[in-house]
Amino acid sequence: MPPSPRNRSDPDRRRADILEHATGLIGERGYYGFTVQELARRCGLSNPGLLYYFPSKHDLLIGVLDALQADETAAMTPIVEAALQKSSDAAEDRASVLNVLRMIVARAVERPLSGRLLAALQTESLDAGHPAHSWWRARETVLLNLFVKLVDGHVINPAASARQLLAMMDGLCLHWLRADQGFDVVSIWEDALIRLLPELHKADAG
Amino acid sequence: MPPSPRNRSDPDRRRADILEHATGLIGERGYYGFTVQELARRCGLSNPGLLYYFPSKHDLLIGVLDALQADETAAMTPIVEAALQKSSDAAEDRASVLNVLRMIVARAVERPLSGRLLAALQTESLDAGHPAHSWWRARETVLLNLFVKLVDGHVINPAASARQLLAMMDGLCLHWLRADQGFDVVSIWEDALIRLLPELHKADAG
Amino acid sequence: MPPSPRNRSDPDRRRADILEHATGLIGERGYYGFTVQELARRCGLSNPGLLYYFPSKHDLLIGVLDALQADETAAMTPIVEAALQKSSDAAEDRASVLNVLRMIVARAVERPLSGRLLAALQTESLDAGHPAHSWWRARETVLLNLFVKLVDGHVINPAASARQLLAMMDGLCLHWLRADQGFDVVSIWEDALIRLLPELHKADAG
Amino acid sequence: MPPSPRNRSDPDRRRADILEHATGLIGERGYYGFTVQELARRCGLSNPGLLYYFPSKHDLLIGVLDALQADETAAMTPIVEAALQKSSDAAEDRASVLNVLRMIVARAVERPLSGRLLAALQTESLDAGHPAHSWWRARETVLLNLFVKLVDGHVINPAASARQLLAMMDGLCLHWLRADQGFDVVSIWEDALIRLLPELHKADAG
DNA sequence: TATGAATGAGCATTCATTCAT
DNA sequence: GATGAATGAATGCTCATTCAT
Repeated sequence: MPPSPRNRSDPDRRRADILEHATGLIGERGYYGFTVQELARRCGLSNPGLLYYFPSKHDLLIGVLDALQADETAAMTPIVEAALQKSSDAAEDRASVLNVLRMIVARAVERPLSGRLLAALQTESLDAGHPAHSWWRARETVLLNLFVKLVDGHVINPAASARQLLAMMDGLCLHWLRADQGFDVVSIWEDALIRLLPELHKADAG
Repeated sequence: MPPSPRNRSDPDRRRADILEHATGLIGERGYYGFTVQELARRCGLSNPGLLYYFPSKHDLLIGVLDALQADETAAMTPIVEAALQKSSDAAEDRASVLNVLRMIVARAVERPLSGRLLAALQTESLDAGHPAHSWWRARETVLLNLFVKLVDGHVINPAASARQLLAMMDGLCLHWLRADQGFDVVSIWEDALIRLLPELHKADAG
Repeated sequence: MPPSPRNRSDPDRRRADILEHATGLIGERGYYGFTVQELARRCGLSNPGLLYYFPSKHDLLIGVLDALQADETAAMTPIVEAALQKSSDAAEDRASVLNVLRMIVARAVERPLSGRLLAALQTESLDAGHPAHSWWRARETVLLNLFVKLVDGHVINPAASARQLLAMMDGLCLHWLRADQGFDVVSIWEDALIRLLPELHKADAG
Repeated sequence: MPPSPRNRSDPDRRRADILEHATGLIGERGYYGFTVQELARRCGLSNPGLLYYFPSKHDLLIGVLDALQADETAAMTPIVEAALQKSSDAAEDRASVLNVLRMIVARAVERPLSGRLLAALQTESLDAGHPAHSWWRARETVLLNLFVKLVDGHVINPAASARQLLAMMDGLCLHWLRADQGFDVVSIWEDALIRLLPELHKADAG
């Protein structure tokens, strides 16, 4: 039999390709449920060909999480900083806070693969022995603190509101994925924002 | 030599014991992540001793889900039926609806094992190939329909409110689990209910 | 295809059988060079069927070494103790010492499998990272001390004589194995004993 | 981006460097236990960079053995020939024979790397399937014949004496390596020579 | 000369399951 | 009811080697 043709490709492209497929596959099956072999197959690579880029299953997970985080940071940092900087215009402040909250969900909708990955790991990593456990705890702390800061000064109980926002956001994304993206998350989220943060909306008159 | 002490015990008790441990273990690791062997160990049974009761890993999952559903149905049916039967007293109607919503979360808090299991499978079963996939879709449909019926007549957009309630509920339970049960879900949920369903609360005066 | 017939056999027999084949195979290829699969094949077992008895390759090695040591201890202890107990008859003392030295080689000749295993591990385990490294150091210390005690009182420099005896013994066994057992080790060893320990031989007149 | 610093160096130097590291590594782990990758790492070369010089693992072994033999031949030939040429002076003859025997061990002590390699392969290559098997048989024949010729005319049973010398030599070197070079092999060997070849020593007076 | 990228074969080990008792 | 013994299939990973540059 002829040795399978060597799929040489640009290393950067290959790495990115692997990360994308890994995101999809881990999103589908979770970390425990996916196999390196299946990922290699999807990437059109042999098993060791894949492990050349990420030496172990664990490293693959870390690679995916790092890429996701880098991406998120790059996209969100500017608008988050804008929202945290109190201006002299109260209405503008409120708008920029809502902007961040809307953007997070909008991004999740535009990137269903990442959303799916986050959903999958969110529960799988509840267990202390899971390789993404600490990554998730850190992420949650950061997000919760961010939400607290965002709504602080606008609502009576920032901690409670932050939790509710985070819970609603995660829950909606989850249902949206399970419903095969069969409803309009964005508008339901907008509506939820009005109900959960009325103080930030009646503002137009302020 | 004494033949290893065969742990003979009442079959029904054994079955219940297995289901309980299975609930815990699948909750910790998910369906893909747990092993029959580990479950057998926790039950103090040999590997085939366990499979005598549930002939396969898949059957174990079904057994757990069926038990959970039976339990849930038994507990919720009466108060759900009470809430769905419109009485002549509007305030009472509203109270009974809120009662159902509060009870669902209260039950989850009292049964962290089941809550954990539901959380774990909720995302793992997003994939169409997962053995609990259709079970979850069915469950979601039922719950969503129930919520719609519950709030119908009280709010402007029952479908949207139902989704928000479901999302908030699932999201809060999830965060509560990840936070090692480190905040008061019940009160946050109560507070969320006030915000998401103001129509059902201002009612006392109505 | 029909599932291969299950080779059920008496567990004790099986264990002994595995140990014997393992001794042979590790003797042939060394610890690094042998594979669990090949051993399973030789035992007429599937791969996991073998690992049922010894859960890992490392455990196999330990099992083999323990068995070998137990066997050796059982066989040598009586004559060693006899040799170490000084009697009133000097000639008898000398004879019992020589008896031990002859017996060790005689046993190696009768058990070429064990001899081969010892030879293989002797050098392979020189490396500090080898799983039998410490086992061998312990063995060497014990043997050297034994030899020192055996010849003490009979020769001028017991430490040097002990080393020479040990070296000659190991070297002869090694060459005998490499020569496909093509010369008479026993008689060469007897002859070497006369040269290395003349004090113990001229004794007849003593 | 700068193309990774290609470690270009003088090919002969490189070859020698590889052989030295290979000697060390094979000595540590044996042929089965060492990996081409680890050797490449120690040489500061990429995996294929190493295989450029020795196209396969097997070729590496052969290269090492050939180098070792060439070295040995170059060093020993003169004194061996001197020892084999019977002169008119018997005492001188005896001295030159002892000189060879002393020199062999002295060389091993000065070159612990080669000594270790020889020790490692000595037992590993007992197996007929080992790539150095026939090399070792040849070496043994040559050495044994040499020893026989050396002691012929001086001792009663040259074949037996030759075997004993060879065994003692190999055994002492082995123990010396295992004892972390913690005793004086040379003097123990000298002492052994006196015991094994008294005829060659009392000679001074002869 | 030397490398980065890739591969087929094989490794120890684990898994869900089955058989015989 | 429950077990010890055994299995086929798969898993993550490593190995020596090769290709293209």
